[in-house]
Order: sequence, then structure tokens, then C-alpha cells
Amino acid sequence: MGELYADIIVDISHEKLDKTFQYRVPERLWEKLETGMCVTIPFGIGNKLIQGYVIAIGNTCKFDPSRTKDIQGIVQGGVSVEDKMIALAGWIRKNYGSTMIQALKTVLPAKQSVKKLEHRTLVRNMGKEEIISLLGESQRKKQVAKERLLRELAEQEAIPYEWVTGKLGVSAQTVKSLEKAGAVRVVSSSSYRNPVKGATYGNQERPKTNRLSEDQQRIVTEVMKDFKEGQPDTYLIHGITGSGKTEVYMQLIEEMIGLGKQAIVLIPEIALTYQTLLRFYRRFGDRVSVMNSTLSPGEKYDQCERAKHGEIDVIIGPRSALFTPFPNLGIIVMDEEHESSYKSESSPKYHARETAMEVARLHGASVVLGSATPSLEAYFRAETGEYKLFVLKERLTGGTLPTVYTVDLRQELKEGNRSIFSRKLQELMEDRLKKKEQTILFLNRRGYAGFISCRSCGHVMKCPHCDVSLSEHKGGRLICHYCGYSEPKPGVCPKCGSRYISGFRAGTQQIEDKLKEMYPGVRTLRMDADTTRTKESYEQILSSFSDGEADVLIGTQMIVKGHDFPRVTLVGVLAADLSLSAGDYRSGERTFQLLTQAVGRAGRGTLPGEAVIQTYQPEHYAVTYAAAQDYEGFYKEEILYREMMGYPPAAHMVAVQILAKTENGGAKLAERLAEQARRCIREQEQPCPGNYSSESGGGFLQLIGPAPASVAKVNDVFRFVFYIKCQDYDKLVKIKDMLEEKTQEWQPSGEVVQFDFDPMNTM
DNA sequence: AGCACGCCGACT
DNA sequence: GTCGGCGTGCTC
Repeated sequence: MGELYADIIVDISHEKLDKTFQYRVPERLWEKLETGMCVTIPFGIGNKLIQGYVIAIGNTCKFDPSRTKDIQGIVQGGVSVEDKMIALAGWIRKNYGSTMIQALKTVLPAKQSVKKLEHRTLVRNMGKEEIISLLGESQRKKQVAKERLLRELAEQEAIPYEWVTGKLGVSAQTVKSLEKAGAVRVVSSSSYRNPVKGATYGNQERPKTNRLSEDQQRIVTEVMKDFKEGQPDTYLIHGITGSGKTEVYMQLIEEMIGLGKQAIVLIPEIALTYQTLLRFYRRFGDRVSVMNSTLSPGEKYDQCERAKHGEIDVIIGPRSALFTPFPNLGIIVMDEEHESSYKSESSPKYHARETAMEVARLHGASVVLGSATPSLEAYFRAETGEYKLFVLKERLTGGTLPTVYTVDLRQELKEGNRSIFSRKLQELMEDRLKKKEQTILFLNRRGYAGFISCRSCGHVMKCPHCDVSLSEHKGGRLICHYCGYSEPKPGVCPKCGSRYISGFRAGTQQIEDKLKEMYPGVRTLRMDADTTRTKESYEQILSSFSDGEADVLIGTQMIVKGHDFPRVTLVGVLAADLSLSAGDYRSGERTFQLLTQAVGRAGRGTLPGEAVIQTYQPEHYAVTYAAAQDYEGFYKEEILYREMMGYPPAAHMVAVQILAKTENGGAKLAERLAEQARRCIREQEQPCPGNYSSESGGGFLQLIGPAPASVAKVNDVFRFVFYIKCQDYDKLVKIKDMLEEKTQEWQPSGEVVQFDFDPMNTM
């Protein structure tokens, strides 16, 4: 065997050193060394021993081999926050597939670009007279640099460090000699700005500590008991909206703070509103901070520094807040755990839920997940005992569950109503307009992209191999984006023979027009991706509707999340099943969640609410269970389907995505990688004769594809994808490792390979 | 960031 | 000549 080399980043934070250095791995470490490890290395002239982190291991030496040094040793059991973050980056890289650099970049936010913002200041340590006498001395000695610095120092008592080394052009050793002479001191100041402005809470708004209900208290007691016994765990709170999950979170956080611990609160980006923040501010004051995407890199860096130095106890933010470097993390709270925004869209495609558990493991912290409609993953793990499950059934705020009517749109068509509004919905809307109560119309537009259904019988064109809907492509062919199967578009419905078979398209605009035509003078507000470019306009629309400035709010997904509208007593779901045909295995789950949330918007105040669900598939279990507000019923049925089809969480799958500059190159690489994977699978399936290694059961592998992705081209980048399914996550990781290696070996030009484990949105 | 090297003026 | 300050460039 040849030699082994490791790429290492050194643990000195300076721009100039923010690159990798290659070291030889001594033979005694060949077996032990792994990416992400902290090692000691001789550095610089004089071979000063410093720490570094292994970013990659390989057998090629890109540097003059005679000048590469050996790694001295592995640093055992890192304790600093940085060590944990590096270890986390290593874990992410291993489990989700990406380069170490990418993983590090997601974990350590904006390291080099903002280092300057940490203001070190030079402070005068003597009287003015002494400085002037020193100044005269250096003038005589023609010590130019010292003179410049002293002159400045005579004027001002303190000078920012960058000015010294920057504008004044004085090097570090000059400063040092002055420091040694006792003329100056170097003080690291920390003037961080709190990104939430105007969150001052006067005395008039006392932090109110609501008394917890018995159920709520039980959760707090148990979580804290486990924690204090050194057995922190993962918990799932299944609680309907208004059952007081937030109160539980706050109480837990308060008790953690009492133990000298810190807390991370994860919230989906869209739900991170001012109101949410204010609740935490009222309770915890300025020891709370936010992380969000609108923060500048500098501000983000400030937040990290504040966290590291123990200036804050609680951070609230979207999935990236997970990487806040708290020295003593006690708890991670993840609200609305089922939200798909917890899965990263860009490589490494980590899921915040799983990553939170790893962060918690590294810190010895607890994880609390909460949702009104838990993800199948979370509930599955709660059922298997991996998570501890708590249920909050009561609505503390009072208010009853709305009455739900399900309308069969096929029946409406048959009886001559071709409007987008069913007769039941029209009747109820008129009633609300008369009573001056508010209505929400929810257009479920998710996944409308090109699927074909029958307006007469509701039949959806599906792939015979994958149980996902086919989508229409130019040229009148229907294609499955899982396996590449295709068939011609039928002229009539294959089930009932109706001519009304087509794609469905309707926008909020058409609905608004129709509404104004039917009810002249109706005041409407429209909210979708088109009308809400910015976050401000989003909040503005919601608050003006809340203030009663409109009778009807029409919108897509975004209107069903969070936000209480006490005066809304009617919710209409137009075409509930649109998301059922989104063409991937999560569509049932997503539909159930959306419908449950939408229905839950009605009757949040004192007035009772009603909801109308219009659908072509009234018998579909996602619709019926949502109408009945029966989560467990839905779960039981859905998990059966996942088990049958081998989809997560019953099994695991990885999507291997190929992004390419040319269609041909992408297709070729996809096929080549898939072939490698197939070979690897065959080897795993047929162990050598005589080898009785008992591979744990249920671990058989299955490859689907490759095929062009459902959005086959984005910005002139062609996208291909294939899937590998397996019960055993580790086997998928192994195949990923192999494919990563092959990709590196082939050095594709113009093609990128990404991995997505248990994907949320299939490509 | 730290360290050595090399340049330059000043002083024994 | 040598000493010491000061800028520059490198560190696998």
C-alpha cells in the first residue's frame, strides 16, 4: 500500500489560514483516523503543535511530498463547542452525503467574512504625558510605526484594532512591544446588536406565567426528570392547535435555564412572525435572540458569539438555528415538527429532526417535538418507542371543533353545477356575508404540476409500477418521474369513458373574479406566492384580514399555517384532492395535514365554525380522516401503505440526483452510477457461498430509475434522478459512500451528484 | 495568527 | 560591522 494523506484545516481563525493543509497519516493511525476528527499537527517553522480538523482523507499528495509532515496524534474527546460543531459536520457529511467543506459551511455560519466584526480595541494604559514622552523617544529613535501609533494614542484613549493594522499600517509586533512596555492594553469588546428592534417590553406587560394544566405539567415533569437523571430523551407532543404546546415549551426552557442550560427553539420559517417572538420576549426578556434568513452575515456571527459567550439563553429560528454554538445546551424544541421546511433543500440535505437528535446527543440535551399533525416519521418512532409520546387533547382556549361537510364534486358536476363553488359552500358563504362573519377559501394547489384526472369520476392516471400519478409532458405523453415509465395520454377516461379528462388549473385570481361576480361588493384579500413577494406583505395581509378589513381571504398553503382569526367561522377547501395527486408517496400525508390545518382555522373564537371540503375523491382516507379530525385513524392507514410499498418511515430511500450541463452527459452519468449501484446491490444480495454472515433481516435493496426529474430542467441545468430503497439506512449510506467515491474517481466535468435521504419532495 | 527573513538606519 | 525596528511572506 502507498501512503495516506489527510486534508486538514488548522484551528487558527484567520482568513489567510482558511484553507486546507495536507499532512501524511502515519501508519499507526490508518485504521483510526476519520473525517471530522480533531488532530494535533506540527505547524509552521518550529513545528509548533496546534490543533486541526480532518476534512478529507485520500492517497494522493497534491503538495511537495518531501515537505509534508506527519499528523502527530488524534485529540480524544473534544469538549469545546467548536469540536462538537466539527463532529456534527462530520456526522452530517456521513449521513446525508456532501463534501466536508459543504457540511462545515452549513454548521459554522460565515466564519471568515465577518471575523473582523469582533472588535478588539487598543486602550491606552498610561497618562497622556507619559505617552507624549514615549512619543518623543520613538521620534528620536526614528521608530516610525511606533511613532504613528503613539501619536494616535495621544489623541484618543482607545483605537479599534483594525485601524491599527489597517489604516495606520502598524504590525502586530509593534503593538506587542508597546504592550510589553505597559503603554497599552488590548481589549476585546463585544458590542453585539440585538436583531429584534423595538421589542421592549415595558412594565405594563408583565411576563405572564400561565398555570399549566395537569396534562401539560405531566410532560414538563417527565422531561425534566429524565434530564436530571442523566437520561435525556426525545419526546413527541401530539397536541391539537390551541392545546397549549407553547406553554409547555416555555416552562421546559425556563427550568432548563434554571439549571444553567440553554435552549434552541426551531420554528418553520413561515411561522416565525413577530407575534411568536414577542411571546418569548415577554417571558425571557433580552436573553432571547432570533436567527433568521434576513439577518446579515455579520449579525448572524454576532448571534453565534453571544451564544458562545453565554450572553443569551434561548435562540429562536428556522432549521439553521440548530447550529447555534451554545456551551451548555439543555433542550431543543421543534415546533410544527411535520413541516417540510425542516428538510434542507440544498446539499447537504439534512433533516433538522434527525440532526437535532445528533446535536442533542453531542450535548446531552433533550429534544421535544410538537405537532398537531405529526409526521409519519415522528409518530412511527413514537410507536416503536424511540420517542416518548405525549398527547394533549383539550383545547385550552375553549372553542369547539368545526362541523365539516365533504362535498363530492363529481356529484355536483352530474347535477349540473359546473362552478368552482359547490352549492353547500355557496349557501354557507352567503350566510356568512349576511352575518358579517369571515370566510377563508383555501386553494390546495400543491403539486398541480401536470397531473391528469377525470372530472367525471375522479380517476387519476397513475404509474402501474410506482403508485404515483403520471404527469403530462409535451407531445401528449404521460411520464412517471420515479421509474421513467411512460404511456400516451388517453382521449377518454379509462375508468368511466368520460371525455372530461384533463389537467386541473385554477388560480386564486380566477376564484377572486368569480367571487366578485357572484357577490358584488364583497371585500376580498388574496394571498399566494404571487401577491406576497416579501415577508412584510405576508404579515400585512394577515393582519388586515384579522382586523376585519375583508370578508373573504383567498389563498394557498400559506394561509393555513399558524395565525388565529377569531372571526372566521367558515373555511372552504376547493379541490382538496389536488395535493393527493402530487406524484409522490407523501401526498396523502401532506393532504391530510393541509386539510386538518385548514379545517382547524374555522371556529377559533367563541363562534362555532363550519368547514366545507370539496373533492373528487371523497372516499380517500386522507379526506375522510381529515374531515373527522382523526389523526390516529389516518396514521394507521397511511403507515400500512408505506409498509406495503417500502416507503419511509417503514423503510428508507435515497434519491441520487444528477445535475448536468448537457442532457446527454447527465443521462450517461445517471446510467453509469445506477449501474454501479445495481452491481453493489447484487453483491449485497448474494453473499459469497459458504459465508453465513447473518445479515439482519429485511435489508433487501431495490433500485428504481434512472429517469429525468419531474422538473427536468432548471436554469439550463438538466436533472436526472434514481432511487434506492432499503429497510436498513446504513446500507444506503454504504452505497452512497461507494457512489461518492466513484464520482470522485471519474471527475465528471459539468455534472454534480447530490444525495437526498428520505426525500420530502421527490424530484 | 505567529514566526523568520531581509532590509534599512543608528550606534559601539 | 552589528543591533534592533519594521515590512513581507509563508505556514502542508
